[in-house]
Amino acid sequence: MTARSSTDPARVIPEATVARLPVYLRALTALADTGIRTCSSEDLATAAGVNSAKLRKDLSYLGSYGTRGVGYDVDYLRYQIAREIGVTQDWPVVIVGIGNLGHALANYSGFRSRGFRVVALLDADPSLSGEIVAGVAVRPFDELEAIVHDHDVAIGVIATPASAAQDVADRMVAIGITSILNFAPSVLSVPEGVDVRKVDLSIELQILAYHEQRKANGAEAAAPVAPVADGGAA
Amino acid sequence: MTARSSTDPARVIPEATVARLPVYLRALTALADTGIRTCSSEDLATAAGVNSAKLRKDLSYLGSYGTRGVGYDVDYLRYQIAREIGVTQDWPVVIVGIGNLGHALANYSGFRSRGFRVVALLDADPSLSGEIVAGVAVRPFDELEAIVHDHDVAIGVIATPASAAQDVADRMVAIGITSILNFAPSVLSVPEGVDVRKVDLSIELQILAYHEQRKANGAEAAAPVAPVADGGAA
DNA sequence: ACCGATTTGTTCTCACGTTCACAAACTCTT
DNA sequence: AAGAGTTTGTGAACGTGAGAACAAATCGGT
Ligand SMILES: NC(=O)c1ccc[n+]([C@@H]2O[C@H](COP(=O)([O-])OP(=O)(O)OC[C@H]3O[C@@H](n4cnc5c(N)ncnc54)[C@H](O)[C@@H]3O)[C@@H](O)[C@H]2O)c1
Ligand SMILES: NC(=O)c1ccc[n+]([C@@H]2O[C@H](COP(=O)([O-])OP(=O)(O)OC[C@H]3O[C@@H](n4cnc5c(N)ncnc54)[C@H](O)[C@@H]3O)[C@@H](O)[C@H]2O)c1
Repeated sequence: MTARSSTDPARVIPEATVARLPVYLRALTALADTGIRTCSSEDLATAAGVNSAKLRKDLSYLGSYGTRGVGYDVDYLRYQIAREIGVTQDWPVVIVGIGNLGHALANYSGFRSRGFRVVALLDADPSLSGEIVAGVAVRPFDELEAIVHDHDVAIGVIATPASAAQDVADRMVAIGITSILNFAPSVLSVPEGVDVRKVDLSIELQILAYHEQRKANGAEAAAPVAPVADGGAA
Repeated sequence: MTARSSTDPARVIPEATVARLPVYLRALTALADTGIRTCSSEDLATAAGVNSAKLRKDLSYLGSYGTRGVGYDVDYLRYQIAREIGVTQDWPVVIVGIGNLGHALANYSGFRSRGFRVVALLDADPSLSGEIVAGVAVRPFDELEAIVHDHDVAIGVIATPASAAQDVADRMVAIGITSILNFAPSVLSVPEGVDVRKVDLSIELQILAYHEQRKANGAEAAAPVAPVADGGAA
């Protein structure tokens, strides 16, 4: 057993594993909610929609938290994963751009219950200032710096149009935000040490469309031909 | 040059490449909008935020659409990628679950400009029926079958609570939908031949939190300890 | 206290994805 | 028309990830 201690800072968890840990956490929570106290890697893998060997390997990066012949204690493993991810306490988050999507995000209760707390909603449009969304007031974008410093915010969410996204990101980085979740369809450029993840609905749909077309072309030859569709920075 | 014809059905494009083609398409559209007619792999790679060798290899799976010593014709390449993805014509899409998120999605104009047309909004809540969102009326969930058949819909979007997601997916599959974009935080089980992609805000934030914690622990030892946060099927 | 059943943790192998590096192919200038 | 300069397309090396398989460890029954 190489099993590094979970407090060993040299231990490195593969990125693919990191991306699955939240899925396991959610699956464990679902199991716990149905009263299940113990589960095998097979059970958990099924609930999480992955292969059980992959699950066991993923968990082995965290340490040795199971019992051979028995399985995993649901609550214990849940706590270990939550600690590993860093959601045993809440992370303060700011959302910038309170339009269609920003409103939905602000109203999303799953935020709070999964380790995040929306401390501020910011928008450049003065006519939105003062509006209360889900108990939080919309404030002018200028106040970003004060808010970030007051609440020690490390994570920012961008829900502005693509044209404003880079500017907003630059401001966030200048102020000290080091993790950004970007919903705008634009490539952000940020300095070393700042993490950016993007959520892009159109890309997801286009990936589905590609496979859909392939399924269709299994029978028929090729798709009809027409003008190129891509609305740019819409 | 192995360069299979783009109509060769045996040609297979790696999944990782498929996921990047929409990014290239978007970058090309942005370049075209600024009046650029030709670009090198270096230019396009920068605009798309990837390595130029990776870009060239990705494009080589589609065929040989560049000119050595010159680069790529922006409009021509854009068309070829759009054709490959299958967005030279619009795909009809239905959205199920017109709550916070469903409203935002329905109002999202980027849908239409990137190859998708929302043909129906469906919700189980009768009090929503008849409401017009972005020019489309919300209809009862029962009408799914008729709509899917009338418009030959292959792609469905799920924006219901997690507790309803599997049921909705089952209904979609039964009716003939073969691609699903799922915004609910739940693992969907679907038969062979049906593609599911998920968009999960909480997972993205938790991945950011993991890295954020690691950055912080570079200086300090370990994070404080508190109750586990994960609100289940919220 | 032992034995068979069970399930984890890990090793090994293969597949996939990324990046480097360069020959081939093209343009432009003289 | 030839040579210098560019840039593509791709072979090869490398790294990461997935999954099969199994030894080690634990449990329950006798
Ligand atoms: N609505 C969706 O479902 C959806 C889906 C996928 C992606 N997106 C993307 O998310 C982003 C937001 O979409 P939306 O539909 O909410 O747009 P929206 O136009 O409704 O809202 C954008 C908001 O950002 C604010 N804003 C603009 N510039 C700003 C700046 N510099 N600083 C601060 N705030 C600024 C605007 O005042 C507005 O309130 C867009 O980039 C869009 O492409 C939206
Ligand atoms: N709001 C967000 O920003 C956000 C972000 C990430 C994920 N999500 C997820 O997206 C989903 C929707 O979120 P929301 O905030 O819009 O929730 P919501 O409660 O506002 O809306 C859900 C809608 O689904 C409808 N619905 C319920 N059961 C249905 C059924 N069986 N068939 C058809 N319609 C049904 C409800 O009537 C309601 O209108 C949730 O699973 C949520 O976890 C939301």
